[in-house]
Amino acid sequence: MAPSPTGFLHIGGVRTFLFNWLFARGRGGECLLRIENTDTSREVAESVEQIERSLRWLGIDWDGATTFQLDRIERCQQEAERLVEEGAAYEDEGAIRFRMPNDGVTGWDDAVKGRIEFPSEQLEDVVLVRGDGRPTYNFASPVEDWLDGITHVIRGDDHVSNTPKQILILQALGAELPVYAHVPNVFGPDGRKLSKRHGAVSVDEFRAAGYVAPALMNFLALLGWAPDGETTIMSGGELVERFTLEHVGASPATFDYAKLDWMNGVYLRELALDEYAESLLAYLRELGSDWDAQRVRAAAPLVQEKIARLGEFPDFAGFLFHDVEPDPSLLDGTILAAAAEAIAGVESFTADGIEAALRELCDRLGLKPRQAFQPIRVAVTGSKISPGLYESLQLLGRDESLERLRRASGLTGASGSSAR
RNA sequence: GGCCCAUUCGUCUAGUGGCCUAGGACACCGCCCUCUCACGGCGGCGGCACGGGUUCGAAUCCCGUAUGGGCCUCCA
Repeated sequence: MAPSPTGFLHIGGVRTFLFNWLFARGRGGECLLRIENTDTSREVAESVEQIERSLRWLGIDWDGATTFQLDRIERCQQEAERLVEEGAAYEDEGAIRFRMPNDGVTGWDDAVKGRIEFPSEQLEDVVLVRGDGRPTYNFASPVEDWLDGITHVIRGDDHVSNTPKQILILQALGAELPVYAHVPNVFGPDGRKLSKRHGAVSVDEFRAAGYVAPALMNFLALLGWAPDGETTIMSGGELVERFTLEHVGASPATFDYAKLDWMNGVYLRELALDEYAESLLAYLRELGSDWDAQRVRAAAPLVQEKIARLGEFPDFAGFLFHDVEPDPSLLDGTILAAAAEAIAGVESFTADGIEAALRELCDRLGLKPRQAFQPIRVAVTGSKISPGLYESLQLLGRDESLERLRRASGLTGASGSSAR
């Protein structure tokens, strides 16, 4: 991976690394994390930490310590000099260039795209080592592949045209060739490279929006790969077990945020209630929330089936933690006053008891539940959309519920009723 | 401009010459369930880019066209 100056780990790069990981883990191989750095600044060190943290959060690991391209600068220089001595490269204004063949073709059997060949005449004599002694990417990368004993290079297909150069360099070096698999990149809905303006693009952003790691991994794996066309929900273990390069598609995939939301909802609903509650709590804490833990846990069952992202919780259930400002035009003084009376008279203040009281209220007023409940819902939750009303009232408690009902009732004016 | 790659419902895909009057999922629409929303259930809409071949037979093979993408840096 290339370190990004902002420290953000782009989701497209994550997906490519995920394919490497799935492939390696599924065949008992090793998976290395190499940073293709061009400098050794502090920013690089920080962005590497960021990359590692994001990867670990997602559930992706790697073997051994993270390595850096620049660590092999001396070895690269030695190899370049050797190539000059052997006539495979030559000096050019302080730099060292590789001598490309004049005729024939250079090709390989790509594990994703099939046979690819480039006419050698298309290949420029690439710079191996710059005038200042630093190796270029196209030299350092194959040298590292060779030194690390890489058997499979799985990378974005923007590297396709670099591959013949690297193959030729590897051959000149006397190295064995790895298998190359070029996976198509991920696009945004407009067919352009996925970027900020399409929505979240970094792992941190998805995390902050309330997506859970297994869902994100599942979704990413299905972007350009499918085991059979039927199965969609798969755990990391199943992914590892079923992943094959043969089933990676050769054409680019579009990132579908709606499908990610659906999938995240599936994962969220599958969690056991206590797991869900703890995830929700941990998520809110990460956001800097100080909402009462016990109440968050108590609210968990009211929202688990209703929200697809943890990030929806504050808007959806925030009324349980702070006061609300209902829209007066959606209120009805008569109904609210009656509701307050009914609530006040409930013997056991439970969802069931509240339901019974409110249903009785509907009968008395000659209203259907959906008609009578809307003003109540708005008065108590501040919104027309909310968790179940009875459960919400119970959690809020009798006193607070009455307080909100009465205050909202006052908002409707002295005349009392003005339902629209 | 040159070279390389890609092209199945709006999206992710299954499909590797007959099982395809092209299957699944998301999205969308309708109905049911229902205190709102959501979940769930049922149903619907919707696709092999186009044109030539090859073959008894093509979404699947070949050629061309179109469209999209990538690379052409002493960037990675």
